[in-house]
Amino acid sequence: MASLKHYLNSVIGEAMAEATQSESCNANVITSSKPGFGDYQANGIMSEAKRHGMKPRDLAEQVIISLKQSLPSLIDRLEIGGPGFINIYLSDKEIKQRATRAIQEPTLLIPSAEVPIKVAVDYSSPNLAKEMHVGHLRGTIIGDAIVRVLERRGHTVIRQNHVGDWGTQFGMLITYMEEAVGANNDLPNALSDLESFYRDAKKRFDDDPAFAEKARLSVVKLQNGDKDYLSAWEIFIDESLRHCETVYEALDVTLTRNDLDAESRYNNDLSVIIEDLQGMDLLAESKGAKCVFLPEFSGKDGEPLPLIVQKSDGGYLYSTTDLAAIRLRQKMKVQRALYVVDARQSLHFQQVFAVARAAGFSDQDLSLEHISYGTMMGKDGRPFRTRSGDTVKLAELLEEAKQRAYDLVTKKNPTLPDSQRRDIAERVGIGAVKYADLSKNRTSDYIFDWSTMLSFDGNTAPYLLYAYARIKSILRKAPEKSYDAIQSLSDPEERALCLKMLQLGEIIEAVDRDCMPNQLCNYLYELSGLFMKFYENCPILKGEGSQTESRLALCRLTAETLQQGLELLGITPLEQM
RNA sequence: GCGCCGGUGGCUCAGCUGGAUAGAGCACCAGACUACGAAUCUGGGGGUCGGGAGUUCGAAUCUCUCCCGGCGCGCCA
Repeated sequence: MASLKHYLNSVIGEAMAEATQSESCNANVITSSKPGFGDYQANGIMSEAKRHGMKPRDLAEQVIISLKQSLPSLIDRLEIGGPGFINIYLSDKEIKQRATRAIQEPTLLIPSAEVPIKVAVDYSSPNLAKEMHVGHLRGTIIGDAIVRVLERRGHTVIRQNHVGDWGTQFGMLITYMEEAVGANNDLPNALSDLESFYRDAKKRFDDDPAFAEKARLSVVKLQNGDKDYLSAWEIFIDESLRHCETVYEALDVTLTRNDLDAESRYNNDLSVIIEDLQGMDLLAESKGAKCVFLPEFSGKDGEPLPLIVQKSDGGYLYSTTDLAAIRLRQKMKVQRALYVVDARQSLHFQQVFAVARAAGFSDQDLSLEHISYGTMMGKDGRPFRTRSGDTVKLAELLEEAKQRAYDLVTKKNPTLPDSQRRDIAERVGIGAVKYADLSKNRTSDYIFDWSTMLSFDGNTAPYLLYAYARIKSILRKAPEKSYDAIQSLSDPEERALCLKMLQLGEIIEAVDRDCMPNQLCNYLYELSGLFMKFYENCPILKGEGSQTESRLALCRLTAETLQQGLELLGITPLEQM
């Protein structure tokens, strides 16, 4: 079952093509801007009429006449509005049928992609030398939501957690680890606070030249594959990954060890990349470093801007690894490579993508997309930090979310058993943090504010979760029956709610295309609002026989739609709260 | 200097490929519970969509220009 919008676009587009005697026309169908303008409106008449030298209203009229000859059962009637809009009114009967089918087969709510493809999504990507902090929150959450949507659409998705596990700092850490652990041999404890471990190591490195020298040597040994150093490194990485996994689990993020695409994986490819660039005559030496200069990039004072791929000391860079990674995607026949990374790196990705193209590491069949996002700010509008100005650890932020939610739940529902309140608080707290982030347009910076995200009013996780819990409460009270048919849409609230649910699919199509999860959030918020209105205006359990059954079916479908939507965002709804 | 992102009611944000009187929530004012869960709902006031010019039948949306803010721009990742 194609989405309503998709279907209407093709039906009306074809009628327009016939009327204008052209190959194809864009009907440009959108959901109507006002209730008085029908359920959907076709905006394409005006521009296509102009293109074919017709009067818009004449074209609209012809299109309607031609459609009426075999009117699709979905459409009840068509009207011309304003300068030449076609307002589309859908048939109640068809809405009921489609909704009923969706209740019986919930997967129908979201149509699969017509052409499934192979997509690689790079997201989260923490640096394993340190602990995850708030800077990793957005990418991790947004990336995970995108991945869930793409998979649900039937694409083959390869998650890629491009963790930083290689480079000079690991020499320092391993050297320090040997020292620190040598004494008491209690590694997990020594690494329990990665942040202070890193700080202490850095201090040793800065203060003691002998230590620094040893650290530098260990990097070389590591890169040459020295067994002892390698196993020490593995132990450190393993421990650090465990930290990440704790956070992923708390966040309910789908990343696992199987999704690692670590920097170290490309260690042996880096020199090859340089050789290849050299072979293609793309490499230039500038101030001792090996660079690629492309004419479309210029820096300060209009000077050519290089992408440095090898430092003057022979070391490789992030850019080198990225090029190697792109080349691997190409070999894996990935068709879309998404990089869910902070917006500040947009120039970096522009350059890397351009060089990859120029060098033939990627061809036109591989779409390279930087899915950028803005910075998380505090209430003062400056980057989010602790009062003392430190970066906030992600684990601590999530603990605070749970605690705040717990206080709230306790206030609202003091009689619930404590264990249940804890459980609810965890879902609400984490859900609130995730939803606050996902519901904003990812491209702009956003202000992290506890009171807004934990509010029960407005476009927040608690509001959606409450709507879901409310429905579940009704369904628990209803006599046990299946309730799988929508029989009546006589009240406008019923109809509006029902139609809205049939539109989940077209929203998911858009998220697949644009990677903007906030569109799904907006949709779910509107859906919940429509449910609340329906709930206030239409008695469900108190109604009469068949009406009650139909309304309970509507409730079931609403719960199903909300659940599917929330789960795609990585939020699991609660039966009770 | 060049480039990227942003500037929408007091605050936080929507506004999908340009479309018909710019939408929410908070805050403010006024209402609705002996309850299908009020963690909700109903109504009200409040906006030169940063300024200007242009393209168009039609611009918050596209183009140009200026102003303001954030970020990036050679050996960090």
